[in-house]
Amino acid sequence: MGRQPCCDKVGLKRGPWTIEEDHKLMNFILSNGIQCWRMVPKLAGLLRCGKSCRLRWINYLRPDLKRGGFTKMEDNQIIQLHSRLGNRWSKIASHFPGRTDNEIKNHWNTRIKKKLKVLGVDPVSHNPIEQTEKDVSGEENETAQESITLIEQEESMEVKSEDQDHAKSDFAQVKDQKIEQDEVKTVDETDLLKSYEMLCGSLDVGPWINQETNTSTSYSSQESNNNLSAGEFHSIQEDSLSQWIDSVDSFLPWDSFNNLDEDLFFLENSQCNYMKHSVPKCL
DNA sequence: AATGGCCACAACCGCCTATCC
DNA sequence: GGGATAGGCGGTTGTGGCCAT
Repeated sequence: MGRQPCCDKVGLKRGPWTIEEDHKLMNFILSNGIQCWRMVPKLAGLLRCGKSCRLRWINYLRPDLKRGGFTKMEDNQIIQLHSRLGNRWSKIASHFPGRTDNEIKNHWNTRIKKKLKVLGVDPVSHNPIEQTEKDVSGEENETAQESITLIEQEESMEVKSEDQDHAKSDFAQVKDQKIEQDEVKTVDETDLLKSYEMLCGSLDVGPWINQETNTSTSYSSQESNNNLSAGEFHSIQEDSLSQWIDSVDSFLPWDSFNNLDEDLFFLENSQCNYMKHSVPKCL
């Protein structure tokens, strides 16, 4: 006999969450905290299962989520951690405050994995594909470092480094060939991008919350709620969000947004969704 | 303008583990 | 000790947006 389902699925809503549902869930959690996920949808007036509410909160509604693209430094760190930990996404995510395991997993599957393949690196073993095919054993740490070195080398190519006469390892030569094949294009950093990077740096709400609660770098809604009364938690959330909005507002390249009305709507109605809907498409 | 393919990501599914009784 | 349950986790899928034709 298999496991019992987490909830009675009859009459439950599935699929994408609406703004109204987000509001209900967010308001409930900010007001009451999380005691038992199974009870959350009933008490919050949602036709969702507890598991779905939990995922929605963790992956999307948490105020300390860091929105926006991954930096190359983050990419490198993910590669290094993946070489050590494998597909243990939650462990990897614990090194990135404000990032979720789902987000990192998606980023790995859609971007980093492909990037490594293009560069001739096996994303599973972190060995060069040629070596992997020959079943080269061991040296995991070295291969991880090689993956990161590749990314760093790609960065240096993107700024058209003139220092390409240095002696290269076979591995680096393989990578150079791949890059030539794929015609990696130079990316000029625009003022907008710089603004965006500054913005990303200002987005980490976690410390504002953590400094009020504890010094843990790995955020857990349950931990936070266990340490605070609902009122205290709500108050801190509001203060953090207020600081965050002020901070973001001063950096935003407003002219570049696609639909200002829509962005402002999201800002007003679902502050935590702000970055998702407001980041300019050119980024 | 229509459409089909591709891509990114949110959400779901099912298994595993920890905890409770 | 063992069954039931909730939470956590990783794999997979569905869907919407973008882009080329």
